[in-house]
Amino acid sequence: MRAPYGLNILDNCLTCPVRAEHLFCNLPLQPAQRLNDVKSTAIYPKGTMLFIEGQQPRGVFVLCAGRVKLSTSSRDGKTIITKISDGGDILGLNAVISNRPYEVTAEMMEPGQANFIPRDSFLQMLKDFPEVAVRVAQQLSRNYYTAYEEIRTLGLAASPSEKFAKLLLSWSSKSTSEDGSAQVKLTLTHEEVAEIIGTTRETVSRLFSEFKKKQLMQLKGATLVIRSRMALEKIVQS
Amino acid sequence: MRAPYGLNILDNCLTCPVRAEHLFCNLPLQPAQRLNDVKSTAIYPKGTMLFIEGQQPRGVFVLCAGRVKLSTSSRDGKTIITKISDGGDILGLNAVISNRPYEVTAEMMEPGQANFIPRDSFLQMLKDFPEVAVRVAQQLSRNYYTAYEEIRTLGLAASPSEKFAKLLLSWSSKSTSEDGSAQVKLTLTHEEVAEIIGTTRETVSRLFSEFKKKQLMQLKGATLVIRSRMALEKIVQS
DNA sequence: TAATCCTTGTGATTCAGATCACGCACCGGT
DNA sequence: ACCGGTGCGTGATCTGAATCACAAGGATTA
Repeated sequence: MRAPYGLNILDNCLTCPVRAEHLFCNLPLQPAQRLNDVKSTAIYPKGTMLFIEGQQPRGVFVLCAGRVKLSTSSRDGKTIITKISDGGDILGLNAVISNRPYEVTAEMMEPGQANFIPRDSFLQMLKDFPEVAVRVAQQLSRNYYTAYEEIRTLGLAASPSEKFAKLLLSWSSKSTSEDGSAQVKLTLTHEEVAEIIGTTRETVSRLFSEFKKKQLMQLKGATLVIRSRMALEKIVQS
Repeated sequence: MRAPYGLNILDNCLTCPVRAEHLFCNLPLQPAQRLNDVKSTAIYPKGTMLFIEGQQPRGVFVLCAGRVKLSTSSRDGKTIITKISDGGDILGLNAVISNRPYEVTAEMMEPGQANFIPRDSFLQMLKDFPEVAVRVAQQLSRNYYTAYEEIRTLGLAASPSEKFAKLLLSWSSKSTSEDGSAQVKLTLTHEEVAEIIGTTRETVSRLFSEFKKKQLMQLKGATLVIRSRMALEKIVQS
């Protein structure tokens, strides 16, 4: 099956190839069947806002493909990016569970696919399948840990350098080879990096120069080469 | 029943006078009975560490009386206080659910009582009583929101003044009269306030002076009088 | 009552990072 | 080829809060 943007539509959760890797996709047969019944799949172009901070929760999105930027802004325009989500993540969960407005804005960073599950159907699922409720609790707990890490970074990390080093480490942790070096495709603008670590675009630009000069990293086109995690970890003091 | 520190021991969750107000205390009969069976009650003196950041999760604590300081520290000694918990709060929940180390240190700020529920018994309860699992999910979701607010404060609030104003507002929100003024008993040192809003003791001291001079607040002994929430809200720009 | 600790107020100094202000490279469209 | 938009690099300047330093109040204990 072919869709716009060169994506393959994943029509059935039960046959999804990445099922096993993801908490919410890898359900027992019965609830998975139900999930498949109540979901509605859609393809979204880049820039789509799945939901916006402050909106009443309509339901959750299970992301199948594409990356999503989660962010929150202050009245005076300052924005922080709290997370970059990718395949398998479930978005809008907290808002739906607690029936409070979405606490973030979710924007597609590239074309992608997501399954939408309306609030009511989702809550009904929780009641009908205890094992799903436990999964959800675990996912919420993970979200909490992520948020907590963010608090530690924002609250404890002294300098932008430290936060930047932390960010690089978190990137490289997904793909590190034996000798401590790692290659990551850099897909964010300096502006976005600044919004993640809570500083300005200019400072990020200077951080890149500084870290390159100190041999902590290297930039080959869009590929970020991290020399040694060790050196970075030295910079991080929290 | 009398206990040290002038506390009344609450021996039975089913007859606890504050039951109804709290998510986890106000359970249906069956699970409440179970809770009562597996819990062990204890009285803790001021300064007790219920658990420490980094420890493997032994179980959860349901706080009956007394206030608890939740904090996290960096290697170089900087500390941030993430929350002041009081009666009815459930502590250590995230760690137990996700089976990761406690992410904070929980310290009694005054003598108090708490029920301890071992990890295994707690998880068994979740499996046996779906409604408890849903409650727990809701509680986790609340925790997440609190954490999220913290992120917004730390990440978006520009100045210490803004964070301080936000803190005062959060205090007064629990007890505001019709005309917008509020009285709060101030139980924290400047140092602790500094650890909450992520600044230094000296800055907090100056903030108190500044806010008093600007007629935003007043200090009568240990009682903090907040003149008008409106004025404070003007300062907060996030 | 004295001794000691903990908490607070407030000056003086310093400095990292925000802000401002450019110029330049790159890319997609008409 | 032209042009507008977007992202990037880097100087110069400014500033708000951290840091340092010290004194003085308040509480606690000997």
